[in-house]
Amino acid sequence: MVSDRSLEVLRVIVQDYVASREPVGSKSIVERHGFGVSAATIRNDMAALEEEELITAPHTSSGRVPTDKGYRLFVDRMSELRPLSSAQRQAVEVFLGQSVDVDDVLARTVRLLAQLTQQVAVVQYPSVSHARVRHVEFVPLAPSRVLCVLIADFGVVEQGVAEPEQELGEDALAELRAHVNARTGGMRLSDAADVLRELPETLPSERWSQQARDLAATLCQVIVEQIESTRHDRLIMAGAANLVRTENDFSGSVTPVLEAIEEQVELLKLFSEMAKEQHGVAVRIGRENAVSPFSEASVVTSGYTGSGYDVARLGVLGPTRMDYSNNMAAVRAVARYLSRLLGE
Amino acid sequence: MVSDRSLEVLRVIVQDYVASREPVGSKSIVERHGFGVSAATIRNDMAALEEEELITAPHTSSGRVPTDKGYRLFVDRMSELRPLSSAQRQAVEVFLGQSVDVDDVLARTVRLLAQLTQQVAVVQYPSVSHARVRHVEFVPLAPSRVLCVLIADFGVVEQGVAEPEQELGEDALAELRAHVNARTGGMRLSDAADVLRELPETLPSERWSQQARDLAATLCQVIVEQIESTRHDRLIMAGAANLVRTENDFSGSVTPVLEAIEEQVELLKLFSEMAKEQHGVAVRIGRENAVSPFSEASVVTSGYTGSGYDVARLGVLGPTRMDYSNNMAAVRAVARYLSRLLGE
DNA sequence: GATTGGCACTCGAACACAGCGAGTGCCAAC
DNA sequence: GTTGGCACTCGCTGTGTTCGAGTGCCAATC
Repeated sequence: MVSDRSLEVLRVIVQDYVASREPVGSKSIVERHGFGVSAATIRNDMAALEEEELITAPHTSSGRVPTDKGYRLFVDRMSELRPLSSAQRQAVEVFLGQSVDVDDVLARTVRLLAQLTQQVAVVQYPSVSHARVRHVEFVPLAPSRVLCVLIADFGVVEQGVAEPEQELGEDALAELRAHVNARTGGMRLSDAADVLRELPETLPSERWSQQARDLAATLCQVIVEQIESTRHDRLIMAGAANLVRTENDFSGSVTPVLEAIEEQVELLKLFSEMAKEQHGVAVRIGRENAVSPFSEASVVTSGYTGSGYDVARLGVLGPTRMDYSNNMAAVRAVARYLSRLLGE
Repeated sequence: MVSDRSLEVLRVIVQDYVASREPVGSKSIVERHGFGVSAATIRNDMAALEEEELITAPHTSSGRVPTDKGYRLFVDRMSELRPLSSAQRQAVEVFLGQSVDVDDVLARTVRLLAQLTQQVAVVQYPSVSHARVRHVEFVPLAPSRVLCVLIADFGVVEQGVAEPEQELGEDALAELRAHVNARTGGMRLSDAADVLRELPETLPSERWSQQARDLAATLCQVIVEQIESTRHDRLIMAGAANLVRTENDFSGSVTPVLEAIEEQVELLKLFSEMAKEQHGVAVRIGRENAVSPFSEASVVTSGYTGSGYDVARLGVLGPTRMDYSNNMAAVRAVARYLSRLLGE
């Protein structure tokens, strides 16, 4: 049975503990936040909260600390995210304002997020599954050396060199280029790959001997390989120093946590799980992360979009004792800003 | 006056201290490495070494620890780098073997280096100052929208969209493309930018009205901007966890060190200083790094090349108490392997 | 002159112990 | 349901003590 005031008590316990890193006792609660009641009453409430496993005492006789469950309730009860301060908004503008290519935007984004939250920030590269073909270009570099360039949405550019056994004439190359662009332009990359595999067969047989088709197939193959090799899922990280700074909030060392982040695999899994549950801001707290190195950490992520599609996630990771309110707001704001940049 | 044996003593002090992290005393030296002399003799040698400031005693009565100067002498006396073990060589092959684009190669490289050395690894992006123009392409996307693609050595690809006020015909575009490529192909990027700025004026006036030239200038300008905006100097890092693991080797926290690495600026300066002094493997030990957060760390770097030119550096950073021999060997090996990959 | 064994000395690490104080749980009274 | 009182718990901090690895110095030896 948790009364309304008890929930208020939980809230101040979370807030004070996040701020001070010290277990908070009944007395300090009545001192700092003038509830209209005495310390003994607060103690009763705390007993109820402890009964519900929302808080716990690290040592028999010491202040209380929120449990994972307590943080969860706290987060769920945050009805709305406080918007960023104007200084923070300005930082976003300045940081992401002048940007050139996607790599650059993402690099800035992740650093910005780390700075705003004082946590480790992680940005997942946009998935290419929704990216669309904008243009395919074949450029003869030398006889029997053709540069194949694939240009897609979100500034994704891939290139490779084909070395067909024989030279394909300038005219034939132009025709192939036109043909390829006509048939794949605007397609999603994965579909385009399928089309490209079959494409040489669809070239008009009047002008295309079997041999010429084979050469065309060589070129198309290079593009297909580029599509397939497009970095599947990759993360970039920033703010590792922030994690080290919060070292004391982890029972062991932060080393395994950092390693797991750099390893990327588990984190990518986590991101995709979170994407399934919630496409806005989602939070995982402590034990809710089954995987061992993260079970002592909290993760706040949000999906972001490019050209209207959900393309990937970004977020921050830190000790369960983190400023959820601020971090959720920052993650949401940065995700939205990034989405807007990528939408252009 | 340091005798030959004293230098041997220095060597084992370095080795044992690196291995065990504990100050090494005269007794343990004679136990582990059977010099033909007694502990007292070793003590005399140690006194001489201390006189020369090659070693120091953390506390009045405790074993000795190498000073920065001691490590320096040790490193300088390493006549040759022991080659990598076959297992390590194999790791290099496997890691860097199948690679697609430059970003991918560099990402793998930095992780490999971190793994081989158990330190933080850093790779500087290839400088474009030596990169050469391989091809420039103008692709009409729509009336009054032209995609400008610059393809350079080392797989550097930049692209941008120009939106001239009027449409430039397909033929004119082809002539411009041919003209640009003829005049800039093979040039270094910086020179090419200069040429491109003047280029519109060199178009034959028979076929190019002033207006058409202005349009051409718009396109060239996009390419110039790309050249100028090419990510100047950027680093990627891996193995932050390794730095945290060696936390105790730093007097304070490693936080400022990590921050400085992520900040990149100071590290880039350091890299360029080191490049001036030595283009192979270079080592900076502790105080030799004037900049504060690195003055407690050692940095081992090597230049690497692409198409025969020195393009950038890579290396590792760790506590002065590091395995210089192994790290120097690893850095050299990885730099060579990367150079070979980029040379293709 | 270099080397050696002996010896007194230093000083940090580890451990035990006491006192403090913040905080609790419980209970009787309001 | 709330409150003041009270005994109790237990981690933290500071103090002393012991232990031992390691040193510096010196006289004796090769």
